[in-house]
Amino acid sequence: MTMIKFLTDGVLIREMMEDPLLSKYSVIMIDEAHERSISTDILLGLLKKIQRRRPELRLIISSATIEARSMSTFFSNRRKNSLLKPADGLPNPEPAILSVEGRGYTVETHYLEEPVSDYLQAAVNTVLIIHEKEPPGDILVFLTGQDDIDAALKLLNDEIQHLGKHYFDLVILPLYSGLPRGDQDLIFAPTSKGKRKVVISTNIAETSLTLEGVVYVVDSGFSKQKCYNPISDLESLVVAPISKASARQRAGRAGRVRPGKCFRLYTEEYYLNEMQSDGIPEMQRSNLVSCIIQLKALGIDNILGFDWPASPSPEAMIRALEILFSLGILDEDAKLTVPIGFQVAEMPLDPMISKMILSANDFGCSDEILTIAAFLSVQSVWVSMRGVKKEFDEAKLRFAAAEGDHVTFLNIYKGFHQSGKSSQWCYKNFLNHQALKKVIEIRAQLVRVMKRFGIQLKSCDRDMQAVRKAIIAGSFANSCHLEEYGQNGMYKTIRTSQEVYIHPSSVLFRVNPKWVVYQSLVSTDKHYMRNVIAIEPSWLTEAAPHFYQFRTPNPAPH
DNA sequence: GAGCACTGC
Repeated sequence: MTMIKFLTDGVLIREMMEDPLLSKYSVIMIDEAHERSISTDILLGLLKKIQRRRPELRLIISSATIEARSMSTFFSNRRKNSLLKPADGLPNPEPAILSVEGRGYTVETHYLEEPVSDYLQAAVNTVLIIHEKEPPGDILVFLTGQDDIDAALKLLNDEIQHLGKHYFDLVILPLYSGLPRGDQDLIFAPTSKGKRKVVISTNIAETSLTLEGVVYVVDSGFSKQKCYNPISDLESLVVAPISKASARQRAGRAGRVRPGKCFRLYTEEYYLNEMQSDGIPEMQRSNLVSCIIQLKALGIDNILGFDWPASPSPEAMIRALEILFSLGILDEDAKLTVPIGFQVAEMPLDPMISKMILSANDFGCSDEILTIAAFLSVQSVWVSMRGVKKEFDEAKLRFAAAEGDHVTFLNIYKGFHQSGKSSQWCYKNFLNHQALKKVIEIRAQLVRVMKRFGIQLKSCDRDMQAVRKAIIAGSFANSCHLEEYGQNGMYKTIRTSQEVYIHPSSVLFRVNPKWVVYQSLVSTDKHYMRNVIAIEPSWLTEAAPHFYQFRTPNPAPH
């Protein structure tokens, strides 16, 4: 009997840790390979390796037309390094390119005659023209982020007030992942007769969400993209031009129910001659810590020599190796350590968080740390409400701990349990019920992982110093010192003297303790530390003497 | 005074 299994590429990579040749599968199909996510790229590299040992394994790589040629090239040079010759009964090792017609309707593309400098205003104007000139059908507008979307919403509403009655038929809705669940659901609600829905969205509507009823797409030509600098080890989000592949994907969103139209807010000349055909693979825009640990767990020792579909820079690989070494996950020979390294590789979390969990028992607080790790794995437990800022801040203060965000999570968790996991209680406290239920779920899964490792759960009761020390065991590299004579709470990282600030969502925002450790950085207009705790500097040298003792101290401010 | 989008147990 043939079984068909549907899973994500990340899960398949995890299965390879048990069964490196994936011997129970005879055909593997990778969908959406053109999206070039990190796990897709790792998987492609691994499958190419497997094929050398298993020439009978059939691979089907499904990708947008634009990427098919490079995929084919990646898989066809495998014969150079292989002694295998095509044998009878085995598939031809040369990849074939098959073309499968999509189900979409045709989409007519329109370009601007002249480039514009203000794509927000251009988007708003385009929406109004579509509503005036085109037959019924919803409009989907692609912008870059929440700020853009809110600004466009306001512009559009102002224009409508001016233009009058005919334009009141427009139902304008924002869409981005940070939007509360209820507001997101509005997008899917059917519009009443005679109304036209206008959804102003981030990239979420490009691949993650599908909106039925869209006939017109307005494409700004931009999106926010992750970008990584291995020298400073900083990941940031920047507004950048999209690729042709992305532009085509966006246009395709107009042709799902009937022939549609796509209005690109750039010129045809720009599309043909200047736009990159593909985006930069995520692999080349990211911190590689998790990626490298997975390859190590699969027994791939020569990371620098691995045959990637798109090789990351040596600097990025070396940086990741350094971090893993400092955490005690890799040894001097860049092999996984026993047991920490192998255990961390098995945990589906950021290695710094995994390390924190595994160290927690030394401080007798694994119970608390598992809760914290679960909180760190969900987007945000707060319901953001821009309108009722004051009440929101007060709600937050009820849980805020002087130590910082991690300890605040423990307070929220306790309160949620005491309320009987009540959604009413969440509502009153501006907490996201869905997110908190997810926290409980993730925590239970982490408890099972710990059991498998034979690690007992221990609670430290009220000893928050123990909790903070366990956090440092994972995040010691993320330590920062407040610049005393600077203004507005500027910190500098100890490792690289980077200028950073506490994120306004942190309970330590404007509290500005002298020494802090952060969980992650988000870089937009500034580098913001998210999930921050206050520490004593001596705890750093205590936790990681190998990391701190030979480093030059932070230059004294003058 | 701020959050492109995903995934894993």
